[in-house]
Amino acid sequence: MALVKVREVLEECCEGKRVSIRGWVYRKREGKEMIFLLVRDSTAFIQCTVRRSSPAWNVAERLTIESSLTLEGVAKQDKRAPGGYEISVDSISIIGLAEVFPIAKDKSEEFIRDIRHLWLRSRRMNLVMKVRADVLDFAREYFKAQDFIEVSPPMFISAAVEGGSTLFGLKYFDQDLYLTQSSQLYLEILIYSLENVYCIAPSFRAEKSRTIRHLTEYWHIEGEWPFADMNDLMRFEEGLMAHVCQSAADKCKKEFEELGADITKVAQVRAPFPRITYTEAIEKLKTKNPKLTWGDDLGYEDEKALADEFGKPFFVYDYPTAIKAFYCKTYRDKPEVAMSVDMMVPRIGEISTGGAREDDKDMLIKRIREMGLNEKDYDWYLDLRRYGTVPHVGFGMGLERLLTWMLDLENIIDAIPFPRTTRRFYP
RNA sequence: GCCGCCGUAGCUCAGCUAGGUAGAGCGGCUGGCUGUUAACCAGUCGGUCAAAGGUUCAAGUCCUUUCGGCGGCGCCA
Repeated sequence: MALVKVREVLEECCEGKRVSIRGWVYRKREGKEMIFLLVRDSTAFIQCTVRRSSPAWNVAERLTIESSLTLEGVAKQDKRAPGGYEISVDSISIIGLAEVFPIAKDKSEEFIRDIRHLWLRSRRMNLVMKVRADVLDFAREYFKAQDFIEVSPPMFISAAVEGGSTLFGLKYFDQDLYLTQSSQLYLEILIYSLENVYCIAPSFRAEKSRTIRHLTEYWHIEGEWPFADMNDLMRFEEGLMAHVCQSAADKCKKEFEELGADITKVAQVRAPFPRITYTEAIEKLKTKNPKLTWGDDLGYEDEKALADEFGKPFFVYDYPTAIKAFYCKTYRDKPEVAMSVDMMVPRIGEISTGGAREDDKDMLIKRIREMGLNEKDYDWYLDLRRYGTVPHVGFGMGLERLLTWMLDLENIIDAIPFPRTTRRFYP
């Protein structure tokens, strides 16, 4: 007798055959002559029936919701069963008898979040996590196909990437260190050896943002490579996005369907993306937001207005230097404009930021001073410009923001199994 | 950092406007019924009304403070 996954039974692997499955009780309906069990494993749910005459009856009676078990029986098609297939059970062995499970049909957001460790068993979270794993695979596929090498940067860092305000500090033995906000500076080191590099790693931000698109710990897909310009960067990013979206539309159909996500939107993502400059964006937004003038950062409402107009991913590039980080390269003939680009998607806004990095040592020192930073903190970073400097570009994309958009999730916390927000860090 | 909303049974909520005996559904338990589909029917168990203080003859309800949670803005991916 074969030990099979529930999905295999539903896909007609074993019509009329005796099978064994392992899993957990999802629902139980008890009658005088028949007990209906809805059993789940990692792949799917299936209805299992136990008749009073079955030797498994006494064991089935004791079963509680979420008990783990192994059962044996004959798999068969049955129109009355949800899913179209069921198992007529003749043997059950309980592995772990569950106490009364706290999750019932009525559940609030707050309660679900309090018992995250149990809610992760839900079909919904099961599906999202599968798509997440696939999206990571698709992203790696694309990087590899473009001859990028995956590297492993540190999470403990001694100096800030961006301003210091959003860093999480921590005690490192007797010293003060931080958790990284981005692996960018470390990828910049590695391009001098490996050229095209990428990493997929957590980033930490101590922003007290209370929105459906912020996490304090999120997974960052970052790439960095030399001998490239802004056009190369945008072409790479839209290529990555198109590959991930089309692969998902092709290979995650069932998950999208069960999650009620709009797969058409994802299937339609194709390069090239619309590109507008920051200056053009300001022009476009003039009527909707008259207060907005050149030099202001685009607010979420501004980004949303643009995103609604495009209805699909697009780029905004060439931002004012003054609102960008010290490492952004500026145009030599227009120092007030920085070579920076954001990818935006509807509803979420920014899902990626990238740009050309300043490769001239003296310009970089000037920018560090202008931003009120201490150049001593960036000595190793300046070394990169001292020894064989090279024009280079890079970007960082928020994995959970990408998933939130792709799967139409109501809140970014569902794009990661153990979300960390300003108020949540349990379990 | 600024603004708004929420907190009553294990869970979802009503009760608060206009102060007067703590309520319902779900879940649990007991029984009934049923190829059931978030089953159904009857009975039953279940309460620090987030906490503290105040007003009052009387506070779940009105006032103050605190705690916890959610969301919006700003900032960001």
